[in-house]
Amino acid sequence: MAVSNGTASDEPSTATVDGVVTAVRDGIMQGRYAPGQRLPEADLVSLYQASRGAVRTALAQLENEGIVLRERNRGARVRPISLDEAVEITEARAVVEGLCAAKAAQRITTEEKKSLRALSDELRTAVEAGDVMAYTRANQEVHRAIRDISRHETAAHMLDRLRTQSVRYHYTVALLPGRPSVGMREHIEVIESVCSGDADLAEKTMRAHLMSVVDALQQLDANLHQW
Amino acid sequence: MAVSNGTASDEPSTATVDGVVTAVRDGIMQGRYAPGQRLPEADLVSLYQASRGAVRTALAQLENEGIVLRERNRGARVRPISLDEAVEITEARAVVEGLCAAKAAQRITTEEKKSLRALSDELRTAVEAGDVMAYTRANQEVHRAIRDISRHETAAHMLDRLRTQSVRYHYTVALLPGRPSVGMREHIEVIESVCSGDADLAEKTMRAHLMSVVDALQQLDANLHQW
DNA sequence: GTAACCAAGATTGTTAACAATCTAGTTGCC
DNA sequence: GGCAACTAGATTGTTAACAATCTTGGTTAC
Repeated sequence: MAVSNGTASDEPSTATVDGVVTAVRDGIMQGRYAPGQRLPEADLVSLYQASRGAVRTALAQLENEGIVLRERNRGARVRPISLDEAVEITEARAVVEGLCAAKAAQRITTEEKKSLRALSDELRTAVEAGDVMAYTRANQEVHRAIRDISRHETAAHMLDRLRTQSVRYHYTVALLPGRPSVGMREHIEVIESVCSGDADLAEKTMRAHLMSVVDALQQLDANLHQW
Repeated sequence: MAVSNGTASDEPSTATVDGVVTAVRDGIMQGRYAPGQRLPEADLVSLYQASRGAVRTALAQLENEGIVLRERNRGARVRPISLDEAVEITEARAVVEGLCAAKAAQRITTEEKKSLRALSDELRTAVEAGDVMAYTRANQEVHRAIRDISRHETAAHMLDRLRTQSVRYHYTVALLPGRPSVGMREHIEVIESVCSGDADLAEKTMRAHLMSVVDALQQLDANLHQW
């Protein structure tokens, strides 16, 4: 059997199309399904108690999202993502999240400023405690919050799609020496620039932050080639 | 029957999943299927001689692309796009095509400069002849060429998706008084900035061009509300 | 005359069986 | 021993029938 339910955290009960999609997507994003791993229809059927038709359309949708690869008569497998591709995705995120930051700076309310600044404290606490897991989560919270504040649905959809493809590398980047403190500083700058209401500044700061992630990725690449 | 094959230009012969997808997508983009129009499965089956399963997965894919709307037990219809949404889409295009222009400026070869500049002449000819159709086509050619030159696959995929959603408005914008000559000037500026090799300049010029399209859309909106 | 109700037709959702294709292991030949 | 052809099993693709749901038109009661 090529697929097994490693952690029993999620319910393997009867599922619909969307259920299978989210289950497999989460599995890939959490790293439970390895890149290149096969995803036979029969396994997913018995694992999630869904009909084969449901599994089939779910796989079609995941292929369309770009996280699953399908070959005719050869089935589906988890699409591997190269570091070059991760760089491209982060570059694309840089410009789209830059747009979000600009719009957010224009549209942010007083209450939203308050809850956004609360995330700064979360970041500090996580970095001081050396908690990489909490740091990564707070990071994602910052980006999600700014995306929501921007109220730009088109950009939000695009980022949803990009995120699912690249999340696998986030943990790796966070593990680079000195990365958490640098990232924290950048995130706080982003938060403050959005709260300032200056759209141009917010966009520039967000872009600079994500381009620094690109640099970190390429540094990662250099480290890998060294070994 | 809610669906009819108005023009007999495309082949209504036996089709696979991808065949149905491209046929319906083109139909929507060319305006043969009106916004809100119903797309009953049975009609598509007899029209494209495809199996119902194929039609079904095709509709699921089109829904995922955001150009078709489906409701449970109520079928599929062409998704209407509001002008607000068209503005959002164009804003998103502005930043992503800006990225492409920057990369294209860095990566363009001598031959590519030549073929890109040839498009400037096409634009001039079309505007001088007052041929809106040829003008629109040349416009799209410029954007596609820069996208290809950038060699940024992630951005290319995102633009593919955005394009299919917004094309319906392009003709309308082109019909605004004075628009073709303004658009021609902007496109030529974009072409020259990419050929100059200055990534920052190329990005700025491309963004300015698409933000001027946003202005034109909002002007269109004002005109509509006036009536 | 209006509104609630009901039934028939149309449309979509689901399931199961069958067909086509690929993979891996085995056998036979050189 | 190595390579090619073959066969059995596994896996995916396709089709058709059945079930569930919605829409529409007419009917009836008030």
